[in-house]
Amino acid sequence: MAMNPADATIDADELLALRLRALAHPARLAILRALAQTERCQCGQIVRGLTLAQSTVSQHLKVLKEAGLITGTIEGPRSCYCLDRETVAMLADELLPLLDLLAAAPAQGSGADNPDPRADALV
Amino acid sequence: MAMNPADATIDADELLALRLRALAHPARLAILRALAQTERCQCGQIVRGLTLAQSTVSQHLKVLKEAGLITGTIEGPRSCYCLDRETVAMLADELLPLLDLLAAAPAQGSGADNPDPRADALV
DNA sequence: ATCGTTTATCGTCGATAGACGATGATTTCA
DNA sequence: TGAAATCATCGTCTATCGACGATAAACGAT
Repeated sequence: MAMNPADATIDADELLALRLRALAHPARLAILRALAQTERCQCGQIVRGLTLAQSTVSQHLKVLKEAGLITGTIEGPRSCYCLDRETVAMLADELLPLLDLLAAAPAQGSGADNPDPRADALV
Repeated sequence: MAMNPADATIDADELLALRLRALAHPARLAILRALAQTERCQCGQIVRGLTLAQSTVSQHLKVLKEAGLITGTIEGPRSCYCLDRETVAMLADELLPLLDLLAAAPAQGSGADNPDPRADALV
């Protein structure tokens, strides 16, 4: 999955950001939810379900596909899109620990009163 | 949290997309991780930890603040930023069911061979 | 009162996102 | 073979992002 050359020099955070960015649009959220229900979905069905032009929907599908969240196969004159549930699960596995880390109390020793917390841990 | 007037006409997906978009940048991920460690962090520490101009970091902080993910308070000549762990937790609570839904097998009855799946469930 | 420090904001620039219509490619059906 | 349907891609337009330097604002220290 995701073997196009542009990914060669992508670090983990860039890939995560790419996928989050793919999620970060109401139309794409709607598309993903629709795919979650029907498993296989033709482009036209998605277009009819949204109030967007066909070309716009096609571009959203392309973004989702480039992020690896969906797969698209051509079937005759139409295209069949499917969720890539494996990639979604991988994203979840990456995202949940991160959100846990962010929501949890900070590690001991770097309390609020520390006048000199190391900021070098950033990069 | 997030009471600025622009939010008045925002639906749930737009708010979710706004927050995902705030997450979807490597620099902002790094900032959030740093804040997770130290709880209270001055802007200057974050700037020194990244290889970005101070003004750029300030803009990233603004994006995170507008998404409600962090809070910023002025303390004398400097600013103290904190994670809004409550909002992060709320985001996680919204995101996890969504990712579960996307990663899980589709609901029965809308199988692959159904020639006429309803697509109206989209909007 | 002035200077230095720290941070936010402004203005600018190039790049990208998001929308659309038009066009093209491909396949099915008559 | 020709016509219709379906979808991807192209070109265009506007708006926003992401980066920077320069500047302004706020405060502490001298």
